[in-house]
Amino acid sequence: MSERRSDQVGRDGLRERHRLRTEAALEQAAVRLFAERGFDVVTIDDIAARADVSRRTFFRYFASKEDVLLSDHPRRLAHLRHALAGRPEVEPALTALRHAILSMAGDYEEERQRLLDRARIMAETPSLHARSLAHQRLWEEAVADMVAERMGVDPTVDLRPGVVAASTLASLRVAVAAWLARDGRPHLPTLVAEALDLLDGGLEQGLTRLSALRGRRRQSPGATGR
Amino acid sequence: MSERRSDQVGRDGLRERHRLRTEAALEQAAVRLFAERGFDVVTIDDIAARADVSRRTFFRYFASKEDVLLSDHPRRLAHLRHALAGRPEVEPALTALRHAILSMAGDYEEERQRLLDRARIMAETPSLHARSLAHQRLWEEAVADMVAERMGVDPTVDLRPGVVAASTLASLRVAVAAWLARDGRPHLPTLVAEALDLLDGGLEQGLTRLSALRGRRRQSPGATGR
DNA sequence: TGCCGACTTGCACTGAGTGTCACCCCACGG
DNA sequence: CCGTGGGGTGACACTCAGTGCAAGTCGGCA
Repeated sequence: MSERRSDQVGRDGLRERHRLRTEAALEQAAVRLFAERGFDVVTIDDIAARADVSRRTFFRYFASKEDVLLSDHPRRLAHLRHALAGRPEVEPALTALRHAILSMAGDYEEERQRLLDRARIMAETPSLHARSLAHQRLWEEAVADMVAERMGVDPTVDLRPGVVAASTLASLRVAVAAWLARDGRPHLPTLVAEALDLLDGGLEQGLTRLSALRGRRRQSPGATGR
Repeated sequence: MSERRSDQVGRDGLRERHRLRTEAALEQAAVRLFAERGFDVVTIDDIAARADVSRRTFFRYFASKEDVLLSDHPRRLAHLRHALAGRPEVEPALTALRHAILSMAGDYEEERQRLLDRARIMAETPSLHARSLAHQRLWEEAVADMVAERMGVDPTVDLRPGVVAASTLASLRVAVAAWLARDGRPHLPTLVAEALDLLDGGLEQGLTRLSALRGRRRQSPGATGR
């Protein structure tokens, strides 16, 4: 709902600016309170009060307490779709997907601090993790469909698009988790590329040749470091 | 909580039998009501009433409304751990994992109807899906740790155990979803084996040689190894 | 039989999430 | 410049998930 506002009629009137300001205020209030006191101790009344709106208004902006922290998911999915659709048609599905994923990983780097804050909150809030995973499953469906189209197969019959989408996004998730666990210090696209190399080349290969990963990593500069 | 009861002291007294009967009654009542009316329309009062216990008692058996339908997750994880631990030490991590996963897939076949019912409910209940995914993330951690141990590496440093666990379980999930979407008609272990073949051999290979999957499947017949 | 402890239950309470209605005020047309 | 329609807001009431507590019930065991 909130991200659809941008392409509406009176898109720069006082009303719209006020909307955006309120949304940002709620989000900021929520993040700060969660970080200070913990997700489940903070009530929606607290958040609303801090943002100077009513409790009822909070729910006009966010569907749930969890969604305040996950409001970026639709945006990221849109980016992923766009990036994937933007790849040349002749490009093999896997290559296109890799480029799209790496492009998205670039976004993460730019929001490092915000993501670190959120990760800290999420680490001790199972319900938040659950919702986040549910969002990511939507990505899977979208990616599976797009991969299937590129391959020219029916995703409800052929297992491969689904496996490609699920395992690729799962690897992205692992890479991001590792990145966050190390305070966002390694170069994320490098980590992601490592994970994708492992997948694309075959887990079998990756595990058998123990030096495969590191050998490949050296070719892409500024690796994990530390 | 509920699955720990089984290895307690008075394990076959009247009390314990009554416990199991109540748990089963609650689960059955819940599933039927959910199927009849829909997950979010059914209240816990409804379930408790149908099982002839108080609302308060419901929460002593299940932590949440969602958990009634997901009570098998801990059991499955235990099976997976056990199956994986039971593989010979010298076996490569990936082979051991494959056998463990296929062994678990055998369980699914035996509970076909129950899983189909649940899938139907889950399809229209996002919160349920979310919780289920959260459970599966716990599997990931467990599998990643065990794979890391077999590989003799530190899972917090080396990306590979995490990627192997996440992508393998994601593929399992895709295979199960496809199985359920087709009314549990295909042989599940076969579907799962296909998905794992695709992963292990490399997504690149799998997508390039279009016939690779089917060809390879024929070579590993009863790979289920139960 | 009588005690101990596990299990159950009713009750009260917090907090998430939703529907409704009156009110306010920006946007827009006259 | 003014009236008005409609989007945004707030107050209120309500349902329901989930939890703490204290009293009651009943099986296991001596």
